[in-house]
Amino acid sequence: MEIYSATRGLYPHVSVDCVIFGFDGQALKVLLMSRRDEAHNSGYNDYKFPGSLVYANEDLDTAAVRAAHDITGLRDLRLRQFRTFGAPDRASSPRDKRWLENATRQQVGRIVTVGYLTLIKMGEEVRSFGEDYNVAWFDVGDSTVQLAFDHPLILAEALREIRRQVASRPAVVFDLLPPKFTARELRAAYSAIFSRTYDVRNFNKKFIENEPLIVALDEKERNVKHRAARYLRFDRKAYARQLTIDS
Amino acid sequence: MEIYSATRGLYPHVSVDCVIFGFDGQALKVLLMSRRDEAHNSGYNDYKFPGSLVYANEDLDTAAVRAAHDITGLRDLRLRQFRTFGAPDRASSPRDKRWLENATRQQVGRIVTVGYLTLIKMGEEVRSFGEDYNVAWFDVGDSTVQLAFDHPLILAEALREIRRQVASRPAVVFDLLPPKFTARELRAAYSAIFSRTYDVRNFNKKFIENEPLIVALDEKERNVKHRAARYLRFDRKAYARQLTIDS
DNA sequence: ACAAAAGTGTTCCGCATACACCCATGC
DNA sequence: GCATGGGTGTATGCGGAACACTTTTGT
Repeated sequence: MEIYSATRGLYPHVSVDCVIFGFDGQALKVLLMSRRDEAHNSGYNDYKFPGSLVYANEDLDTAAVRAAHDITGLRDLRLRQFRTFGAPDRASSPRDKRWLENATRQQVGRIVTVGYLTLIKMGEEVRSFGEDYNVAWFDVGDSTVQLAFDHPLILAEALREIRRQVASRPAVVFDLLPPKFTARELRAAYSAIFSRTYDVRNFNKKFIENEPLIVALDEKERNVKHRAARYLRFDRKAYARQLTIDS
Repeated sequence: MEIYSATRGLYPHVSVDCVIFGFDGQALKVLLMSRRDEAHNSGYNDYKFPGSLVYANEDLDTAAVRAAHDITGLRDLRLRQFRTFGAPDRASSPRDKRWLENATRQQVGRIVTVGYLTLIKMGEEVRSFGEDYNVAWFDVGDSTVQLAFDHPLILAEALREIRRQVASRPAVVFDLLPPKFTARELRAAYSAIFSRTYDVRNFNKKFIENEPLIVALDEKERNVKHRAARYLRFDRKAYARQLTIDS
């Protein structure tokens, strides 16, 4: 008896979906994949998180990294599982079902999906994706974007989760920022994540002066129309060392 | 094409496992199910968390509550998902595979399991389970207990999770305690959960005096061989009201 | 009397918050 | 010079941590 279809090596019951957050200096962004298919002109005009069915002998974490790479070209993302979505009807609207069967080239029953998330730097090479990739950045909270399946729920849960993560381990915010950043950028990142403002003085004391792993560089901003801020750096090596000792 | 076996309505790819914590006044306990099967004298002598494959059209949360009820007799547990385990080989040792196929009466391939947890009161009716149920309480941290599958990992993650939960929402500890409890019992629960001791005075200030939802009763302990402590009560109704307002 | 835990007070320190002033840069 | 944000200082109050003494009850 065949337990699952070996077609294309897929395991057509469990999928992963990747919520990839970025920060452009202003707002928190998510990377979404368009469901529109130019070749088939399929009539879909909405978005979803990059994701994939899990292969038959593939670890979930591995599947998440693979799916993200296939769809966005981004390599070796450090995706972390945050929650699993398994409502029986979460992908069973006729519209979603048709899309799935078209995309996977096989019959698909119920799908349970494991949500993964990560925070990445929106460097130049990642600001915009070329013709090769069918993905683009959207403001978290942009209510004009239509999300497929139960992805609105997945987004909401992912946001809760990164707030939890940043609150308990502030070091994760630096994943959003370039190696050199200013105090203002760090503050803006916190503002975007927690949807609130911060008193500048208190923010600096709490998150910068008290944080021995943040080191001030000599270099300053240039061509800004106000007093130039000095750049800061987060000492990842010392941080990694700390983690190995603590545990 | 049949996507999944309809045999017994099972969906043989995703399961739920329930980590049910209790507290007997001393130590934190978990409820485990014996894999030994007297009828078949199967040679298994280890334990696992109560769990089940998810039915074809069943929600994950529902499956967890159902499985817990079927195996332990406990009704309407408020189980909360905490993490999903999907290593490809997590249930594929010959021993585990044989047990699964025996228990489910069908071929079973890879299984991804969603971990659920809850905290319950070990009242008289729950201290020991009769002949009808194949479960018993064990000390968390009792290293003599053999756990099947990847359940040692599941237990470790569940412990991390309840620590997180109790730290961020202290109200959940009261799920472990009877309606009337003493300061000592509350303190013992915290000690058991966090594996640490507390300064009595500071503990009381932080977790009792500062907590308006804990009300002191007139009633005191009796027949204790030291000064009798007054009983406390946690005002669940006021707490529920608060939650609905906050959100 | 003694053991065992209840019950209460005080001091010290770090952290969060609120608020104010001067500095550098481009327009 | 004015707008914009950088960079620093100070006072206040709350909550956590360390620590000591008196009270009640059963044996």
